[in-house]
Amino acid sequence: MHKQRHQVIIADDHPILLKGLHEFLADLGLEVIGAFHNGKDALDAIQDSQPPLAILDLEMPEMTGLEVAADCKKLGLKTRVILLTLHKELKFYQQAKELNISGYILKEFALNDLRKAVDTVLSGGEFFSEKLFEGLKKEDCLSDHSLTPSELKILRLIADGHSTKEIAEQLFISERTVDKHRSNIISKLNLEKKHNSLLIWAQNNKESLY
Amino acid sequence: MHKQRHQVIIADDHPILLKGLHEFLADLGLEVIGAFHNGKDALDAIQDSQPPLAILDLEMPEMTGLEVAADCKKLGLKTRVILLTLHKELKFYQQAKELNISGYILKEFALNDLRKAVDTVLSGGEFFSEKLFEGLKKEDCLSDHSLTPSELKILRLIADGHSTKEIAEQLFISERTVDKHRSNIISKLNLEKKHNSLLIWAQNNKESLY
DNA sequence: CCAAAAATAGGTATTTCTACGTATTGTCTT
DNA sequence: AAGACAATACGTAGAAATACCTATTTTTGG
Repeated sequence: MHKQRHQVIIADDHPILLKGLHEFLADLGLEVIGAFHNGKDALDAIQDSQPPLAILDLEMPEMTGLEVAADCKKLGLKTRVILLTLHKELKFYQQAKELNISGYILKEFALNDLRKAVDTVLSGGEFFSEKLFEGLKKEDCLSDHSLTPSELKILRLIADGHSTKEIAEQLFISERTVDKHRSNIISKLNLEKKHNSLLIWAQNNKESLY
Repeated sequence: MHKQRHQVIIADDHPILLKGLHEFLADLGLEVIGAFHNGKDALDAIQDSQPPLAILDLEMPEMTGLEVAADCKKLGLKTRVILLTLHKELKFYQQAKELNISGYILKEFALNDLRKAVDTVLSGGEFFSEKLFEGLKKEDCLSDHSLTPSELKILRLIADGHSTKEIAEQLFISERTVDKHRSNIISKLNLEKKHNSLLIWAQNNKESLY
């Protein structure tokens, strides 16, 4: 499968996972030229060696995998990036598409899937977990309900724990306007006609708002 | 360090982590006689082989690591259990102490710490991460504020999105009583004197209520 | 057993959230 | 240019959450 020893740099702040990843890639015949437990060190190494592939954890101290990928793009490096993540979250996926992210896979994935991702990306392709999209469609109700920019802005402020009054002050609009937006949001999200249902929804769906 | 080849059974639903754990224990000179990706299979294997040690993920499909440990105790097995977890959460630690849990470590831990835990537990000792306790004191405000059972019950219902009226009906008490409890909870938790601050707190701290 | 703590209940007042109206202005698309 | 949609704003009203009181009964710990 891998006739030449492709070089790869990896990073994950969980040492056990990093070791597992290292061993697995070695088994695949790849040459792991660097294994780091934070994003910063990984970026430095990628700049130095410019390997064809880097596999990075999304959540890491110093720099996230996404930030490293962004910097790689800025620097014009040819290194392709596969992100590892625990959660199937939309917000990152959207950003990932805008960067030079070539793969995005869940850590729960079977090793076979990881192998497939590595092969695909090294051949110039992309690999995004299907499960990611499943999750998205279910979790992200926003695109379906097509909230307007203002509604979204207000929803985020509600999620941050701000009251109507505070939101009005912050956005330099009338409280009534905020009220109206709230009302519209509730309709669009099909929430119960119950007090604080919007607040509760916002608190529990913070992640999908960004 | 490990002159006899101690046997161990491991389980984690993240394949990469499972592989890393497997390799690491092999490096330590342990004999991994079973590696599973769910709690049920691990329990079966533990029953069959009764190894001196099992290292289990806390969060797994079918059965959690804690449930497996509980069953081991019920069955009177001599197998000692080390739990692996991503989060430093008190709720599990408290339960863990009541079972035959011999170790409890965070996945972020350095491999050296894991080695130490394995050595300690195989020698008959216990190993609980210090960072666990740090986290507890900060995250778990409940024990500090010493909420009464009723207050806790009401707090849970608030976290479930119930209104004062609903809580009163559900508990067969007056709305005023619920009001009073809410008021006391707010005082004990030192929340802002702001509308819905209790609701927002409850929504964001659901996990620490159980 | 006695004292402290907790659970129960009520009164009054304020603030906030929400529903359901209407109406004006601007922008974007066809 | 016309029509649709979005953002803005206002009014009225009711439900809910919270604050700040008091007071009685139960439970529990020393």
